[in-house]
Amino acid sequence: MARPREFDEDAVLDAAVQRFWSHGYEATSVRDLIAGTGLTAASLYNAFGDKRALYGRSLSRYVDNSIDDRIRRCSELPPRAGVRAFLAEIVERSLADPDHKGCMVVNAALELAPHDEEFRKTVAGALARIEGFFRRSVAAGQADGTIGRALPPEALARHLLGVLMGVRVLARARPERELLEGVIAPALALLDARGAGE
Amino acid sequence: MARPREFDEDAVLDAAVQRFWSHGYEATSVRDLIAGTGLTAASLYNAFGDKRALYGRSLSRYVDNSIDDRIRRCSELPPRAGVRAFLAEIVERSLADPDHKGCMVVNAALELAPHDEEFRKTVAGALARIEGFFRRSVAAGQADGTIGRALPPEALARHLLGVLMGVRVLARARPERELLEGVIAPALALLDARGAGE
DNA sequence: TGCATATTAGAACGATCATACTAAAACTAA
DNA sequence: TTAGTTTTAGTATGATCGTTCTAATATGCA
Repeated sequence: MARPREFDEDAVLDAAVQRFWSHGYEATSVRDLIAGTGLTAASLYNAFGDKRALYGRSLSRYVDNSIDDRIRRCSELPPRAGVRAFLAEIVERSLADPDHKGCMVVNAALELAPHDEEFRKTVAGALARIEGFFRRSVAAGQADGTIGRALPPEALARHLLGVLMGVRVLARARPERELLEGVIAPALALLDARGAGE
Repeated sequence: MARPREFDEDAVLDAAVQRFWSHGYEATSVRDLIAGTGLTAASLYNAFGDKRALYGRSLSRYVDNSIDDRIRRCSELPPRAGVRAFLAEIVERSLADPDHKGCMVVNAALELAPHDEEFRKTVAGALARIEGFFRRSVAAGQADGTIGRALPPEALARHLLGVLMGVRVLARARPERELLEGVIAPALALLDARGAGE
């Protein structure tokens, strides 16, 4: 029927993710995206619609590739080790990234979520998935005795989610190992806490 | 000598803060600022220089008016109550603000800090001042016995700073009281923790 | 081979961006 | 009162914004 695409849609999306992740939505121009993806304006608009739609696709791809993948990997570990590995991986990646991109979802939470209901839902959904991972891990850890019962899984999960968000913010402005690990350490220690009378 | 200004520089800065705080740097146009401040482009450029300089002045004013003022007020309370009041105030204001503006320093940390060394320093400085407040409060509380000694002041201060950043992020994407208070609660409970053997 | 369709490259669109200019008005110090 | 200065209002500037259009090209199926 028709001429096939010359580009790999996923590869183009990955390039778009890099730009949006590093510079955000407003500060990334369509010309940046054209330069970064290597295709032309017409191809880009034909394949993805407008800039906002491309951002939406990029954000979803980031959630799939970075967040869901991390959740999947850490869910295969024993529950307590999984939580620890999840947080440790964030710290290591934050410190290793010379661009200090942080987390694209967190960046979107601040730049777009308050003014764009659709993206707010995407962000809230991704955060809920992380929270769910923490909740399941804590519940499993409390069941097998590796995590203390001082707080219910829901409460610990909320706290861990908040701590994670904090690390992501600090990683962009003060990427210092001592600081990032210091933020996390008490939260991890909290996993040890036994309930009253235990 | 010369004709005096017709506008109040501080009032203009406050109006600029509102725009930058709510929409960030890139998404706020000079025309927005002109409409918001009520003065003309020529007056604005004459008084403040360019957009970036006006943002810098606005950010500094925000730090003075919002952050330093809060630190000052909370520093007058007993140390433990001061820490609690600081965090509680953030939660209340986050939930009460229909625009979900969050904290302008946190917004700047994500949007500008990674690519602008000058603003990164401003942000890092403001964060360090908050961290310092927590550290001093914890040290004083440990001295008068109202805060446990399980962790040194520096460690607790880092954790509290991270938790605070996390609340600010979540407030923009998921402004739910249960979530924000749930993030903070374990951190406040940590203030009770006694050191081993105490 | 040729029709239908999609892709490509690149110029061009109007709108808006941050910023600068022009000229009149307003004030102070002498 | 007047010279000197800085304000004001409004317009103009060139650049860049996101987006679309025009052709030419390439492909799959008849």
